[in-house]
Amino acid sequence: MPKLGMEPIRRKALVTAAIAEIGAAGSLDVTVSAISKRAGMSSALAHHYFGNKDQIFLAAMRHILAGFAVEVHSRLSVATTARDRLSALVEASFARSCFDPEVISAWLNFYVKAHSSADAMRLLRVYQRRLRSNLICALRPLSQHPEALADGIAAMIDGLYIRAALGAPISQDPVATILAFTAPHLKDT
Amino acid sequence: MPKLGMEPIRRKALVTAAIAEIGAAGSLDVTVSAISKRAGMSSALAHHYFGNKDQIFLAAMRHILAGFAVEVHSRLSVATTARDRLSALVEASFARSCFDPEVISAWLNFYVKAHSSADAMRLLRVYQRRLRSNLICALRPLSQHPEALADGIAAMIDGLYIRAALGAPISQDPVATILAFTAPHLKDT
DNA sequence: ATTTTTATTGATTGACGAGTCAATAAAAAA
DNA sequence: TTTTTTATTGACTCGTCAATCAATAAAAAT
Repeated sequence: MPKLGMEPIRRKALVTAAIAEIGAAGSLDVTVSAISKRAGMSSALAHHYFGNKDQIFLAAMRHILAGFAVEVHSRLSVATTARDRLSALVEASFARSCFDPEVISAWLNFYVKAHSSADAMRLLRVYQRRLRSNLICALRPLSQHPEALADGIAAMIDGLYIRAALGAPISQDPVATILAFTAPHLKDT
Repeated sequence: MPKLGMEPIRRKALVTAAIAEIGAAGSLDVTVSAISKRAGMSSALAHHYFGNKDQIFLAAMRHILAGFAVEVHSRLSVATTARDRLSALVEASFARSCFDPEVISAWLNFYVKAHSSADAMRLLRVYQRRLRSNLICALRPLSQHPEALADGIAAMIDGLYIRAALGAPISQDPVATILAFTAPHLKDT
């Protein structure tokens, strides 16, 4: 009873199932069968559409990265001042869709995966470069050394992500933490 | 030709081999055979001394944590002012022995492992609590809100570790980055 | 109407790897 | 000197899992 045009539906189902499964397991040690089962199909079909497990992971990673990009753009588009743009970037990183426990866990695992997968590394570099250049751009009117500031902020974002991933008790809103740390370094104009 | 008293020697060899192997693979996806081979013994012997793979990982993690503790204490013992103690804590995190690529990679992988292993999580919490309380202690004379500052600094340490783990081009000395970020928040006495 | 294309799965293969075990050997204790 | 304890390994078992494949079925194209 095959309906046509299933490919995009199946792909999306597999991607979200993969993220959920990775989140539940807390690692990439997840079987294609488990992912497929959660997505409501046989593992053979998952292989049919994705070829192999790594491609599923990569697609999941792309999905998360794309979700982040959406959060960034939607906030950036309504920001007027440089300070607004900075806030927008930090807030996007901790937006609900990015800061969901499942997503955080998957994100962290992809970070590690990048160590042993050139494809994953490439994807990550794209994200890193984009975030960095966005930060520098927002910081340029606010600082003499936008690069150094941007690197520190990016590190804090990643660091707070890790803590969240570990379920560490978050003392405060991470956004507030980062902005408070950054504030004294900005020109007061 | 068994010489007696091999146990501690074998254990240490396995632990360092495990860290090396994890560093080389960039993941915990490492076989006991590979670890044992690198350590110069059969996999059966590794099982004999450690019981199972997880215990090897845990021991490796403990080894890294202990190495970090040594760096901390050696620096803390010669620090006189509060500012010195703060620098000591940050510098210890990036000491040669802690900032070795192999160690960074292993460290990051243990971080992820903690997600799915209660034992690993316990170890990590010990480290986190210790670092946090050390930081707060050093910051108390320097700030009204030592907790918030400590959390930010801890996050930056982790974040810069991640970037190092990914081999991201490090623009500056991470220690300098953190201290520069922190400086404006400290009492100027 | 038959052929092709798309969707789908159960069953199978093949590899790999953790953990066990029996066997061997040498030191130490009895 | 016999026995026990410690060290050590090669061979084996058992499970798991990624990936393949043959088979089935329905839509679309011819």
